[in-house]
Amino acid sequence: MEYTVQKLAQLAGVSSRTLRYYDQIGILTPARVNSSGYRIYGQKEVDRLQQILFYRELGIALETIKEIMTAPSFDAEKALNEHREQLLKKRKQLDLLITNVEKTIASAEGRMNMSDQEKFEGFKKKMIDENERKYGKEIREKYGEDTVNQSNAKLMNMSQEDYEAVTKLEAEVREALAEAFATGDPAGELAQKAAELHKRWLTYYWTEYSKEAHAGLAQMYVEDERFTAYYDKEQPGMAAFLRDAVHIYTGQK
Amino acid sequence: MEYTVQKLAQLAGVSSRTLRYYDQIGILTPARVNSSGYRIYGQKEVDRLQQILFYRELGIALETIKEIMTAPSFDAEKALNEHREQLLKKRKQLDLLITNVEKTIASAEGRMNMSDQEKFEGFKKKMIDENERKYGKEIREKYGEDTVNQSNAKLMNMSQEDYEAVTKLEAEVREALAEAFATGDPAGELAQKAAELHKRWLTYYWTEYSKEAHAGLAQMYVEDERFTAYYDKEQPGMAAFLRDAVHIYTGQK
DNA sequence: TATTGACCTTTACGTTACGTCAAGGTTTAT
DNA sequence: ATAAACCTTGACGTAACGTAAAGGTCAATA
Repeated sequence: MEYTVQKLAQLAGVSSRTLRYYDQIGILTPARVNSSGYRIYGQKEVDRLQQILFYRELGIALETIKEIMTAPSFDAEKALNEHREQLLKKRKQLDLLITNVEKTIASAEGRMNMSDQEKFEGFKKKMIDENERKYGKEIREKYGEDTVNQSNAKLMNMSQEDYEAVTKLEAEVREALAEAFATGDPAGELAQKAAELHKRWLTYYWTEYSKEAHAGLAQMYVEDERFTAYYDKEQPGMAAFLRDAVHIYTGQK
Repeated sequence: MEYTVQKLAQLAGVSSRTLRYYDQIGILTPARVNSSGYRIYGQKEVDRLQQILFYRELGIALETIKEIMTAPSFDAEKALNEHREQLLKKRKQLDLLITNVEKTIASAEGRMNMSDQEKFEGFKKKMIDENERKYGKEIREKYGEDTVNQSNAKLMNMSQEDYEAVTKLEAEVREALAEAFATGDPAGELAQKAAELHKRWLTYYWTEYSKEAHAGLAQMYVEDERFTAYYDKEQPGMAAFLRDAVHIYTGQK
């Protein structure tokens, strides 16, 4: 079956302008152009457009889609399976939002209380996801190996006094964190105090402190299972809670 | 709890630029501005931002959101219930897309066949939904009452001959439609023939024919249950099928 | 106390993915 | 043959920010 711009647009539920734009940026060129300059699309283009729309639905920029699809390693079938997974993820996220709105209704009716944190559950998830994809590896490379090594180096040179102080601080962090965790609010006073203690503890290990690095490390606590295991030992979710508290404390994205 | 731009942005998962922009367009102004010009947000603003994000999630333009929320008739609780419904709709639509991708995988593996129509199931739905919200009423007003009245007037003046011809055409339309419906492809030859017959039948009733009006009427077949009942009598889904066929035939959105 | 670094401000230009004319050629139907 | 409904290529407009520049503010540190 062959389609003109408008027919294909109608079929796919997009505008003809969109198809012309896609031709312009070279992401979807017609099978051929007839003698009077009309764009004619064939079966291959129909399938390609479908693929493009799947990617678009997931919020991926057209430029990126183009790169993905023109890469020699592109595997259409594999892509479809990824689409499926991403769509399922998206549905989970939507479910979070629905839970959120239901909680908000209940809270408006006075049937329950909601922290400010909870009010944005489901919105945020998306951003964190993107951040993880974008920066996850980078953060690890930047703040992971390097600072861990530095930490060790510094630890070697610590005096007995320092060592005792740092051990005591560590206990205080854990204690404050457990107390804060019970409140459930990483923006609360207790959690912010825990974040501050965590910072003071950190400065014993780091040669220099920056909010950015602090936030990066907190993110790593959730991403790297060795850290997660350490913090979640007593209470599952503690690592994530600490990360949230630190991110608010540092005000860092 | 009071928040500076960055803190609120962090809380809600948006950028500080976004908050400044929202202030600029007057959709979310801070509770107050401190002595050095810093924006300070309070509880009311947190809740308002949450509402805005719900609307935004549903793809509504900020300008429209602003109009909705500043209208004197705005009822926050009612809005939340609508959000819930819209989000549930969105989930249904997502399920359609997931079904689509699964079908596509199956078809790529040769386990089943898919029509071009089916390949865009779930993408299109969104547009139709928007069209309905935007133009549904307008179409009904434009092509509904008016053309129905005109039709009646013309019918009154029909000759016996014309009447017989139109009755025969009506039977042909139904026959062609039933045949086409069995193929399941509204873009196919049979369906397009049915659409053409439908047009010829229409011209007996209408003083003037236009593709736009034809497409509008077809849309009404699905929206107005009196029409839907008539066409779906023999086969449920027939009205929608006819609409699709006519929309492709007329190439109209 | 001075400095530094992370905040905050406004101004302003850039970007993405199209929507929307405008001006003109082509195809189809009456 | 004339009109209606296609198609084409510009080209400018728009929404919702991102991003960079230039400069004040504030808390912590040397």
